[in-house]
Amino acid sequence: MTQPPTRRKRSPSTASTPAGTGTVTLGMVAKAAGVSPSTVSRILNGTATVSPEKREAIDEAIRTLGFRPNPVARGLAGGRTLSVGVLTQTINSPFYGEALRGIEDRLEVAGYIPIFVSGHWHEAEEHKAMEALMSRRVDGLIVLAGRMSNDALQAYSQQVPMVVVGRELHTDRIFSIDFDNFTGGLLATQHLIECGHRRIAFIAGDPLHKDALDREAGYRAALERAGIAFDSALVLNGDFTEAGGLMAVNRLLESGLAFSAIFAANDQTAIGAALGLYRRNVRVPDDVSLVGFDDLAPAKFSVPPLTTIRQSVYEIGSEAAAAMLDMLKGETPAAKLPPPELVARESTRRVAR
Amino acid sequence: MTQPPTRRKRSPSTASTPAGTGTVTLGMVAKAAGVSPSTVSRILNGTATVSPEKREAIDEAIRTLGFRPNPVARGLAGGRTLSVGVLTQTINSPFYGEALRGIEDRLEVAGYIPIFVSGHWHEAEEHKAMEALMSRRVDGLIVLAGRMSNDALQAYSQQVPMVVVGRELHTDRIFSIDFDNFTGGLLATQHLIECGHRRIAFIAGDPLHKDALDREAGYRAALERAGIAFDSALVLNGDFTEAGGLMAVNRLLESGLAFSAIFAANDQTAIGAALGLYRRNVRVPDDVSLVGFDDLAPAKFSVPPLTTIRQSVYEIGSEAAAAMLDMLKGETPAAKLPPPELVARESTRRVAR
DNA sequence: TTGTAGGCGTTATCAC
DNA sequence: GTGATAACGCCTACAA
Repeated sequence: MTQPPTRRKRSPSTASTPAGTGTVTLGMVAKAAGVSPSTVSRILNGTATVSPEKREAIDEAIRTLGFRPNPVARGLAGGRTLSVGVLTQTINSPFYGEALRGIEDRLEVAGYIPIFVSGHWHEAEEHKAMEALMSRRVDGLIVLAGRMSNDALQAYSQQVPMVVVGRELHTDRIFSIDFDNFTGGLLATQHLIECGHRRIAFIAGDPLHKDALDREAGYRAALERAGIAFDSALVLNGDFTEAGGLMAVNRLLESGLAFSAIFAANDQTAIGAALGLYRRNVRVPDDVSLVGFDDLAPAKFSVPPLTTIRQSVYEIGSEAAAAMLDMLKGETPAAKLPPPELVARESTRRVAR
Repeated sequence: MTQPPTRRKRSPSTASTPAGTGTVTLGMVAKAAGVSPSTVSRILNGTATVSPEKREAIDEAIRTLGFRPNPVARGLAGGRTLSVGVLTQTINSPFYGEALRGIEDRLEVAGYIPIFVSGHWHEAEEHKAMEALMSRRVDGLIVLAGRMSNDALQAYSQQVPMVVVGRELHTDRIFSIDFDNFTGGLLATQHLIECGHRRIAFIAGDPLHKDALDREAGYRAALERAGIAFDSALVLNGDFTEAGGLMAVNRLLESGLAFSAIFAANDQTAIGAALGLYRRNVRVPDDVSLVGFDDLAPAKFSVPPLTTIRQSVYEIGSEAAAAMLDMLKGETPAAKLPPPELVARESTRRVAR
């Protein structure tokens, strides 16, 4: 059924025989255009100026032969592979998946290809993944959060340009993309306060994750500005997962504490919390208002649709990729993310004071 | 802030100078072990048997030098890149994302790396993506559904081994992984019938997708076996998305037709349908029972948790990868998927007849 | 069993 | 501006 994997056999003849298989090489283009391979390479990379006539002839040859440069050979010869490594945590995470799409789209138009590897929030795995990327000679690295130490990241950044997302790490070799999680947390909480809520619980995210901390800071700031006393008993541990949200809400309910609203550190947590409330016959939003964070796809179709903070995860990805492309060109990157924004849906409701 | 992307400079000296940068080459290993480069290559690839002493010396040299073969050079020289291309549709799809994880995990242990590209259900994009993969010299191709014609796929399969998922396409160069969607559709519908439902609506999936058709066939077969007349008015168009499910349910409700249960062609559709029902104050499962298909992560945490058909999407991915590895070894692949299984949660309920 | 000598397709260096 | 020529790091006939 199958055949051995060899597919291109070594031909003993000279390199640039146009008669060969389907592979069109740069050398063949050169021969067809009547120039040297170097000249072809030059126009391909814009390394030097070439005379209009030759340029014309080469363009034509490329077109008629259907030549496509071989990235593998390029990688060997020039040290550039036109690929950038992306260290993500779970390839199928609703959050990071969205960012990956942004990265992919943005890199593609520049002719770069992303190589995704997963760390699964596990330091050893992240190292393995990074090694795989480095041995693949990626031209750059985009790191989405993770557990690896800053020192380790900086070490890698000595070898290739690096963009990091969701971590506190700025150096002259590392460009950092930051979303304004603090303001997001502030907006979410303020929305609940404006709705008349005063007893607002918060289900935190992964405490090792900077985003989670910033969101919590926003929550506390909003309470303070409204003159509402902070009650640490209303802050529950979470881990950015649905299961974590569900368990947190169970603990909250069992505590017997009064509360009329919950701000969850991300949508997944909120969705888990919604299920927990449903199970105990607490209605959303009639009995308890609920706010999430991220505005991922599921938020729009949850029952009820979730009020949340929109942060354009897709754009975070595409901006990270854009920054990487800038660095690759030797330019100083500059990312501009849209500010966080409240999306009011049906999981929150105004209450009488 | 940034530096130009060049990082490995061409040294005018001979290739194998151990004094150079951090890059350890095969040649350096050879020199250190006192053998020729070919011998090192041989033990690396198991191409031939070498004397135990040399083997020992080489292993040692590899270890002390920390040598890691360069996949790029390997790709150029040997035609193998130790990478397999994966044509998916959307990198962040909850369904395919799960499969990607299976692929990634399975390939990793074999030293292969997946390169994911997205086609977005768009034939032209799929072709572009395929070209990108081919120019990258991937050793194999895993295709997850898509719009590209079978002929086009077969053409690619002439160049590299191929595994396809979710399509009707078997040739001697293509290995096809199939999940038993028919039985899944049957089980879902039979569950509703056993609960006492007789007016069961079906929200179909993408009609261009084989899985969708098989599931519908299962639905019809179950009705027939139970002696329930098929009513085409109870079959709604859908497209495997939440929005599609929502719109379908709206049409169903507006039609005024009697029904007490809905079988949706996938979980996403079911979740959209659940929202549509909620919006019109139709309660699940009290007024209408609802069944999905796939048992993706969101199903477990929807409100109410969704009764669905479990198909292990992760395993579909890992089996596809395993099959690819078999083909790469020149062996005949054999995939064994677990059978579909009903997962009864809280969105279905028994009714009085 | 082991070494030698190309060659993979492209880029970079250095003369012209 | 343009063309030889030598790498890049590895693999694989071929010879020994």
